Amino acid sequence: MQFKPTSGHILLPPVWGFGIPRPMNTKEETNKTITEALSDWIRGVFSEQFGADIDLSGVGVVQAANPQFGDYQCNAAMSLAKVLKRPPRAVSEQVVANAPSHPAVDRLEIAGPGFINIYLSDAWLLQTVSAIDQDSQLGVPRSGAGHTVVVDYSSPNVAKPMHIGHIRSTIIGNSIDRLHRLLGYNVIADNHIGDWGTQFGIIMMGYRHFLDKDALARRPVEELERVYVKSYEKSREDENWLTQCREELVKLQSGDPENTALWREFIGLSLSEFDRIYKRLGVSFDLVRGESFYNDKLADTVALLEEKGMAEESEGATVVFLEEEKLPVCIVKKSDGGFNYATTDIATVASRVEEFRPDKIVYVTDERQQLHFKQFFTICRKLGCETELNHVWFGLMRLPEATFSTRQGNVIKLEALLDEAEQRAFDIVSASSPEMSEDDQREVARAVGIGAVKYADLSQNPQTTVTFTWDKALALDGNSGPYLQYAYARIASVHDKYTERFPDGNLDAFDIVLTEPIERELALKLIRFPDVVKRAASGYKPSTIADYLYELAQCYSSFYQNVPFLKAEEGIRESRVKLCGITAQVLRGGLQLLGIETPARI
RNA sequence: GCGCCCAUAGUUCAAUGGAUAGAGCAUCGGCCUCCGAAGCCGAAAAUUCAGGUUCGAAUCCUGAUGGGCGCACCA
Repeated sequence: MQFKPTSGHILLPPVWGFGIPRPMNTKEETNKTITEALSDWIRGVFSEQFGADIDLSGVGVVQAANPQFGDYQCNAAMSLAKVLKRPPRAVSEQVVANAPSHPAVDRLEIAGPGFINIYLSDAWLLQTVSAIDQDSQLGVPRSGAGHTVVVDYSSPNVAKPMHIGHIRSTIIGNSIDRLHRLLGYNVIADNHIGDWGTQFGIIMMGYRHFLDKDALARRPVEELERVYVKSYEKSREDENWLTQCREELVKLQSGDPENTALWREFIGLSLSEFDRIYKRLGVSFDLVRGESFYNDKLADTVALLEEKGMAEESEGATVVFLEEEKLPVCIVKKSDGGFNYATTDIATVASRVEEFRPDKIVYVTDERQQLHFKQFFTICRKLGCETELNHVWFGLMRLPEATFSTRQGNVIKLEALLDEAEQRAFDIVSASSPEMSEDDQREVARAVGIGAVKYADLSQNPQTTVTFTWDKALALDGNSGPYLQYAYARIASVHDKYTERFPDGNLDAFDIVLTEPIERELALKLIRFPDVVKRAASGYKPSTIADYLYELAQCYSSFYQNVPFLKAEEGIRESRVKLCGITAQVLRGGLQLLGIETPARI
């Protein structure tokens, strides 16, 4: 793990890192994506023709809506027509007539009201698509180099098993993490686990009175949850019990050795279970800092707020009013003297800013926390925090019947989901690949099952409510993870067959040529990958990657099914096999961004 | 009561303010003596309603309807 070295400022503001100026980014961007390069180019023409004093920031190119309109298109003439006081077609004509040549551009055409349709040069397309083969970045620029981003995701609670409600934060957060790493960001993935809070008094009482030691040995976290639920229920009807829970909590908070030891045990048991699941999901963190990590900073955080005149007493609690921002009041210290999550989150931001100097901090949680994040982001800004704070929220996971909840007991445990996924995949693999050894079948089924679960979640816009159904989460055909893995495995097979049948074949001796329309379409899709990655990262939407990969795989499948390659003549054959290889790389790289594995055989 | 989010084909989902709204599943019809049919090719099928902004709206604004979620001491 590398952290950006702290700057040599001696006169750092003393308190919590707030107010520290953001470090300058000294690295310049090295390369651009296709749309960035073409946009810069055509914006330059607009600027030269129509003067730099008008706002040209919106001038750019986009992928063409339809192949008949070229490969990329520029729609700027229409929107600028009014400002320029000229008909849009005249604007486009002037741009096209005066555009300097660009290596990527074969020709420009004007269509409709003033669209400029851009046709890419085949030579450039071939060169660009061939270059992907040698590039571990697959053409993706490291435009985030020199920037640090903290991604806060997953964040399960101690003493509660992970259920299907946790999968979204974990999977989406992990993909955002991977996207930023590919773009060159220094990413710090932090699992901010819920290891502190009022629930521990309840758990301790439950642990002391209801514990089944055998069950604890077998399924520790499940047992902890069971005693928690039982103790919680008792606390609601038994005033005396509730008081005892509070006393246990106070003892823990004041450092009582026995309760502290118990608390550490709960954390240890939970973390080992989380790790088991993270390992299955291929998720790893740079930091696992629970809320308790910030405990000793909470009092000072509230003191700072009071010092700045932002916090005041109200109804026995210490609160921050946010009326100017039209937000509800935010409690930073409870009337019983305890702190709550807003305080912890503020202290966490301060700590991260001080330690890592991030350019931004990204939180991945469900939609119910939107108000909380608005409140505490606002407070951080008022305290002088300049770091960009983003809340990436996603819709709740629901069951067809109702919202699932721990209390109603209608939860689906994450491990059960993963088990079921692997089993279903195994049934299919063992039926369709009986020649494979059972170990291999298991291994493939694992990758396919987990891939299906992940893809089902990542392939849709995060900001929608997901209704969980087994069939959807475990879909193995159509727009699914396994479809993409299948496409990949077929490609791997093509390459094997090629070396088998043409042992003397030399792929390097031949250049790629595009003879069929489907081949050009495939090449065009392949060179779009960098743009897609940038869009997915900036919008925090892994589904953008999933959409793209599905399109790519569909395009490839069509190519595969309709164009002969091993049976094609020499030259064409090698070209097509190479195109297959590049497609495989992009598929694999893209699936990696989603955390999905690509077995060579399925 | 106030606030946030959502509404697209039978159904589950796509669509950076741009040209003819795309897919999966389901339905119907083709394609395995041939490189892997978890596949390919084709058919039918949709922007909740009413206004507005714009050269151009599924997308932006206002309102209505229907749904989800949140709003003082849980996180």
